[in-house]
Parts: sequence; C-alpha cells; structure tokens
Amino acid sequence: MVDQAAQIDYEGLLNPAQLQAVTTLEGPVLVIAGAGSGKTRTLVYRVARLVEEEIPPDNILLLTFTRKAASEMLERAAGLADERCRRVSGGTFHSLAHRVLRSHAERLGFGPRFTIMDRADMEEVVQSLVKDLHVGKGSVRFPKRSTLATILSKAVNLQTSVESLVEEEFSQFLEYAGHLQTLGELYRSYKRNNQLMDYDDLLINLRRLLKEHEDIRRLLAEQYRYIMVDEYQDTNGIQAEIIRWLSADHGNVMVVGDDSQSIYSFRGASFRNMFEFPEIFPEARVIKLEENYRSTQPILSFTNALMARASQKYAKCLTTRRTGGDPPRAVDTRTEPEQAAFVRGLVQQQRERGRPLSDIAVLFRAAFHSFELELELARHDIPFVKYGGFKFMESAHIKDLLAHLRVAANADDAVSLGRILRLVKQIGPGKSQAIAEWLKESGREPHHIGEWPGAGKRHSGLETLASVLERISKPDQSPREAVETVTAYYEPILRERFDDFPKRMNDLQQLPNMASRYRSLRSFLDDLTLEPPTSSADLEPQRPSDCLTLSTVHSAKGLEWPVVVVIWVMEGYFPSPRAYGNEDDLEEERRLLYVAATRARDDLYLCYPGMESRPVRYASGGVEGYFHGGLSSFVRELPEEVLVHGTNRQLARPRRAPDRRALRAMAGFEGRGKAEGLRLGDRVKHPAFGPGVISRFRGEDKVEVLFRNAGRKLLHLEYTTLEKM
DNA sequence: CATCACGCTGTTTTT
DNA sequence: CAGCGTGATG
Repeated sequence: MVDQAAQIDYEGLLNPAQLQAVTTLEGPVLVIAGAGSGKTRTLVYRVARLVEEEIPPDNILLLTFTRKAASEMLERAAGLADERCRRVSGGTFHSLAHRVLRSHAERLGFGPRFTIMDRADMEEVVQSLVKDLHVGKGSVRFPKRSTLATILSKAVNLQTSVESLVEEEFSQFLEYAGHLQTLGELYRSYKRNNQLMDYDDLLINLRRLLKEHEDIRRLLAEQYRYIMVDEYQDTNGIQAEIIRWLSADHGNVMVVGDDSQSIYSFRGASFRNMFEFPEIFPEARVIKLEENYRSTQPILSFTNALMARASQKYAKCLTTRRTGGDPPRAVDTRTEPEQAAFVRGLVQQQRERGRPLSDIAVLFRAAFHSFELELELARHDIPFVKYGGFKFMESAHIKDLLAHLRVAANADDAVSLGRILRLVKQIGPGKSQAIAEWLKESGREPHHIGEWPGAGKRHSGLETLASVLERISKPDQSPREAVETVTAYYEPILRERFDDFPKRMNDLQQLPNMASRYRSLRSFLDDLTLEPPTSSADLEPQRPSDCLTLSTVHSAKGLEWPVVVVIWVMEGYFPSPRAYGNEDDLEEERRLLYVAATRARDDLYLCYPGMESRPVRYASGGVEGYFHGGLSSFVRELPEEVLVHGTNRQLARPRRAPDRRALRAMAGFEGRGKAEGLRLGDRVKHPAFGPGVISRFRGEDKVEVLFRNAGRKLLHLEYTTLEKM
C-alpha cells in the first residue's frame, strides 16, 4: 500500500458539524444536511477515517442512490486516505439486495438463476394477466398497463393493500378495486412460478431474508459492521426496515439526508423516514449541516424563501460565507419555442464571455420538456449531453435482442420466450402460447422449439431460432459472442420491422462492447437492468470534450454547475395537461425546484412560459386540480427582493413561427393527401427535413412522416407541406 | 390466426 | 404524440 503522507488534517478541512459527523464512528447518527453543505464530503471523509482507524474495508457498507455515486465517493476517499477505500462495499439498496439474493435466494424458494425484471417487463406480465380477471368487455375505463404497474408497485412500496391504495390515490378506478387486488395476487404467483423478481421484490425479499432468517441476518450484520446511507430522504419504508435489521446487532449506522430534497414520493419514498430515525434508534445523535459551500447568498436567499413556504419540513436556513453574486433572474419566456431560443442565446452569451459549455446545465422536470431546446441547439451547433428520460433499454429493438439472451440465461423466462417467438414469421400470440405450453408439458428446453409438433411438418423459422438458442446457451459462449450471434440472427428481422433500421442497427452494435466486460450472460443482463444507461453519452463515450449538460432534475441530484438554467415548460402545454390533485403534489414540485436551484454555484436563471393558473377538470375522470404556468405560480408568491424579473427580449429575439403559407407555396399538392392518392409507405419530400416515408394518416389534414435524416423520428405535418416523390 | 389500419385518450420523475 | 384496443383484411 502507498504510504500516505501524514494523517488527514480533519480539523483543518471540516467545519465543526462535519467534523463531529466524521469522527463519530460508533452508534447511530442522523445527519440533516442542507443542499451544498458538504454532505458528500462528509461521507467521503468518514470512509477515509474508518479505513484509517484500521476498520477492514469489507466491513463498511456505503448505500447511495446510484452505483455511480458510490464509486465516485469511494474513489475520492481512496485519494484522501489509501487504496483500501476502493474495497468498501458500495452501491444502491437494489444492488445490495441483488448481491445477497444471488447467494441466499434459495431460502425463499428461488433458484440462483432468477431473472430481474425491469419496469417494462413488469408491465408486460401484468397486462398479460389482465385477461384472467374477466373484466367485462365494456370496461373502457380499466387502467392501462403502465397505470396498473404503477398501482401494484406503489402498493408494495407503501406497504398497503392494493384496495386501500386505490381508495386513497386512484379513486377513479374504485370500481375495479377488487379486480386490481386480484391482479396483484396473480402477478405475485406468476413471478414465483417463473423465477422472476421485479425491482420491488429485490427489496421485499431482502427484508424477508433479514426478518425471517436469523442466521443470514447475523452473517450480514457481521459483514457490514459500519453502515452509511446517503440520500436518506429518498428511502421508503422497506428500505428503512432493511437498515434497521442490518444494524440491529451493532447500531453503527449513519444516515444522511435533506428532507427538502425529497423528490421520489412517486415510488413510495418518504422524508418521514428522517423524522422516524431517532424513534427507531433512540440513542441517535442528530447533526445539522447548515453552512453552504456551493452557492452565492442571493441564490440561497431565493431557495430559503422558496422553502419557507413549504408546510412539512425540518426548519433550516442555509447561509454562506461567499460574498457578492447576482440575484437569480426569473424570465417569462412566453412560449416554448421562444424559451428554446432564449436559452440558446443565453448559452451563446456565456460562451462569448469565455465560459466553457461544461460549466452550464439546463434542468427541467420531465425529459420531453427539452425537445424543443435540443432542436434549437442542434440548429446552432451547440454540443450537449442529455441525462434522464433516455430509455435505451425500453426501445423495442434492444428488448428484442436481449430477450434472446434472457431465454438462454433463464429457461423459465416466459415473457422473453413469448417475445422472441412472436418475432418469427407466422407466429403470433396464439402459436407462441401453444409452443410455451408444449415446452412446459414435455419438460423440454427452449432450444427444442424446432421439434414443436403443432408446426405440422417442419418450421424453418422455429428451427433457425432453436439453433441460435442452442448456441448461445452453451456455457463456453462469452457474452460478447452470444450478443453477436443473436445480432446476426436478428438483423433481417430488424430490417423488416423498422423503417429506421440504420439507427437501430447502430444501437445494437454498441452491445457487444458492453457485453465484453462480463464473464456471464447473467451478470451482463443483471447490470443492464439494475443500472441501465441514462444518457446517449453512456453508449458513445467519444462525445465532444466541452459540452452543455441537459438533465432532468432527478438525474441532476448531487451535481453542481457554475451556471444553471431551469426551464419549466408551460403546464397544460401539449401533449399532456398536468393537473395537481392535491397539496402534496404541489409540495413535491416545490422541492423539485429547490433541488434544481441549489445545483447552481454562481448564476441561476429561471425560465417559464407565463400562463395564468386556472382550475381544470378532466373530461373523463372528473379529477379536479389546476394548471399553473410552470414556475410562474412559485415565482409569484415569493418576496420581490429575491429575484430579478425580466423578459426574453432583453437577451434574445424570439424566433419567428414557421411561415405556413411559404411552405404551402413550395408544396407539390393542392388538395388533401389521401384524396390525392397518397398511401402509406409513399415516399415524399419535405422542404426542410428532406425525403421521408408516409407512416400514418391522422385525421383529415395531417400525416405522420418518418424522416431518416432528421433528428426526430416522427413528425406530424400538413399534407400541403409535402412533395410527392 | 396473423397483421394492418385507425379512432380515442391523456402525468411526470427512476432503482 | 404515442400507445392501446378494435375491427377489417389477408
């Protein structure tokens, strides 16, 4: 080991509260840490301190919100103390659960080969079980698959029955409460029968293991004698219980969090865990970190004023020793395209002043809120990386490919088997079901599907698939080879099924490299599920070295930038109106803005398309709530002095709306498309986007066109803007 | 039985 | 805008 210079000078490097947190090594500790108060720093130093005190790194457990956060912290600790810090166990609750369950799941009746399902898998299974409920045909209002998954998952995470959750939070589905309850039970037994665990099961099953198997609890408590939990405000009741069991024997547990940054209630997280910690561990020390090391005082005055309006919180007031700084600017950008142009202008202006793009981040609530801005940035050649909302793993072609690997890794994975069977020509829902049943009855492995008697004589499609499965099921195939085998088989299918074949094929070509880092298919698939890529940059690391960051607020947690621009797209704006049914939603929205604003070191811009608040009632469900004009409702209720108000005119001239008449003049059509003989699949040309294919008719005067070269896949266009080719 | 076309409808964030 | 269910078509 490297012989580090003298001991770390903790007193000189930490403030008194941080120092207390770092040097209290035994017993339960609750650290209430405001944004930018050196929370991560405190954890890093504490890891270093523990290691310095000769605590074996294997005995330290650092639970964080993402695995990336954990490895970065351990990296930093290693830089401070020594290399041993890297051997500390770090990760998310889910990855810990996964690790433990892979070795002990047989105690719960699972084999070691269980498959982890992501959200999309869960939806697929749940949807497939709906038919067993025998809900009347006329039930138009039955929740769709994603809502079903949300309901079932939330009931688990809130530890309540489906029925009472529906009563509480999904009253529009009250008439189906019984059906949903049954669906939950069907789903549970389906998972048991097919060796499947979803994200929630990982937590539930770890808790069960700890609760019901004393020996395993002892084993883990002995292994992890010092436990630290970051972002404790984002844990749910199950996770809190896991912590309680893990540390029941020794009580050496430090949890760190900020109730004001709790933004995951949608998955059952509750900052109440922070208040309850001292009740579970009555001897807990409580340490508050209130000095902020990140932002200027004007930014903090704004965020303090914002949170002062919150009704549920640990009161704290952040201050800094930094002097100077401008108050945040609140800018009414009026409309979304103007907002995009404004932000682009802002970025250009900062750049001209010599700021690197990497100093700037644009944050927003939902991933699609940045679409307009992405187009605008592309038009002006401003490079950016986007984090959040990137569903690489959920795109159909990736799921198709991985489904083959999953069948090879777990023959019981009926969802994946069905998926790959349906890709074969002439095999649809009916036959795939029949094949799966035949396999089960005859006790054969999936790679025997070529022998299926129902095919009549021989079925070449099934036989080809069977040989692929046989090849990739061989233990001597490396994950990389398996991926390549399946890609070769899948390529013609992909070409046939998707119009944008080249882009999708390019995605698939990223997979072999990812796979080559793994020794088994199983671990490759597990990692992809537990830590899917969150940005396109994760796939193509050769991005420009200096680029702007675009991120959802959720993905920006724990990060900071000198300049932060927050854009809150106008609510009620297409595609979907957002209504706030209750005060809790509004409170979380406020905390979200708090998280976004506290990412800023020096300059903060708040952009919102101003629109009046107004009451709204869904036509269908009768849910009452109100739209609000993005940030405007928060901004309006704050004292004048914490913000400078402005309009976009000061910094950028609004882009002119596209001139429809000019486009029409350029168009080759006079009448309506369909009437003029346009058909699906016809090739057309657009003056701006180039050649494309008609993919769908929408109503009387719109058509969907697929453009291969445009940044966007699909566009709605009036027929008259198109030229027939 | 598989596949295609079209009308209807509406919350989002992630392990 | 995109997913879903349904009815028409092969």
